[in-house]
Amino acid sequence: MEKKVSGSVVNRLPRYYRHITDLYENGVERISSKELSRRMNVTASQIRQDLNCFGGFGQQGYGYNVEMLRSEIAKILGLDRGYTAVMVGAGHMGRTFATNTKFESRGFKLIGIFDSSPSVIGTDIQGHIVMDYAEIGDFVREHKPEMAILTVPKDATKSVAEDLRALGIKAFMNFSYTELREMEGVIVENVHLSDSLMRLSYKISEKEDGGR
Amino acid sequence: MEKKVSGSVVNRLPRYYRHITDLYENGVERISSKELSRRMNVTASQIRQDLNCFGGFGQQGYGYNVEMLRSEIAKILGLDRGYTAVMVGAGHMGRTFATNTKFESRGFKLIGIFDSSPSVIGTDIQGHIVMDYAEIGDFVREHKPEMAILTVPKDATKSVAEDLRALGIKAFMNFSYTELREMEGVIVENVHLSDSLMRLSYKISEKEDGGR
DNA sequence: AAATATATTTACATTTATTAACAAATACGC
DNA sequence: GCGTATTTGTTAATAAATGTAAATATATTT
Repeated sequence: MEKKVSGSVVNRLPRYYRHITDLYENGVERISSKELSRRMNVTASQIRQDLNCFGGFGQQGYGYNVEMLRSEIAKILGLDRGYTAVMVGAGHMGRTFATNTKFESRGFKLIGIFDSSPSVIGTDIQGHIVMDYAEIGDFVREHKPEMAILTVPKDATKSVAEDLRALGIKAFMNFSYTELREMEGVIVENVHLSDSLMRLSYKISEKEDGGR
Repeated sequence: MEKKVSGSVVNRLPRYYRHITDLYENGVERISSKELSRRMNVTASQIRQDLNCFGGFGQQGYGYNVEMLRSEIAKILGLDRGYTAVMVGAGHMGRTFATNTKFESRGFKLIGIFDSSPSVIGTDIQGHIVMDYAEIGDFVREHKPEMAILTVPKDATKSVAEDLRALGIKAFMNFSYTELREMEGVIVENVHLSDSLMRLSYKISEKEDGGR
């Protein structure tokens, strides 16, 4: 029977992937947990234990092979499965996300962008022609994307999510200020940029008070 | 002596603030930890314990007064201190963040946007005229913002951060794919949108395997 | 080829975080 | 106004994550 991996570990995986990818792109061949721990500012022990949840990728006396470790983490994250995504909302946020995120290199494919505003339908975003939201049903039924990225205004979020869920989409990434509630059998990742801003604010004020 | 509040609790604060604000804006006057726990999908016990790190804001037999609790959390987060921020990088990400984030209503003030590209200097973003990065020194010395939001390409991140640090800025929010390392006496919040995407991917593939 | 240094694994102890339980305090109906 | 139902703050119990140390396997050096 497989042991269930804890949420904390899963949350750290993308960070490992980023750092390992960075090493890989810089031509580093091998890395020890100790050296990686120094770079990532975590304990070596945690790195070893985290990675060991998924298998023994390292070799004693040698460390971890960067290329191999990178591809293993990619596999764990599901980046080798060719998942596809549609995006709904071609406003500022949608445009930015589509432009900044290197979908292909992360193992995802963005296959369609939709919006309901006539002024953006037909415009180009990174080579994608924005399609009419009215046509999303046919598109999803034909291409069966696994995930949807919601960059719509908050009032529209819930209804769009319900539409897409009815069409069979099982995973959502939500950027609107509203928190999209976990629906039955559906995976939701809410992204709140302002949360980071507030955490930063907390830390500043904590520091000010510390020197009081 | 004051007890140090754990990072887990601090990380949850913005979420409490969002939910309480939502209640407040919907005219709800009071809320019990039980009802809030139902809405937020956490245990009531955790809510009470988290809030109690900062003081007893509730009343037995009554619950929490929404307006009061909201203002208390705002205070804890430092949202009442009038912190100001400059943004460097007026590309897609900068534009989106400046447009989407309701700075004023969150208690922050964005006081200046900078870029070094002649094609964007002088353009308008939400009423802010983008200024030349070459002039940021004078601006920071004059206005003394507490934080900087970095929405520059990853190659520029480190050098911009060092410039601003030398000018006395103590807190950074970094949006570039590079992870900005914690510098001496400086607070850093890295935001990585692709991490969320990878977590989503992990959960999808985990689910697929579960049904295997 | 043996000895030594390196680095992962595994097991265990410690610390931290979460949930549960309960006594004290308040509100609200009758 | 009195008694009952709520609901918090707090303490105790449970669960989880982290760090430490010992054991094992691999590389490297002599």
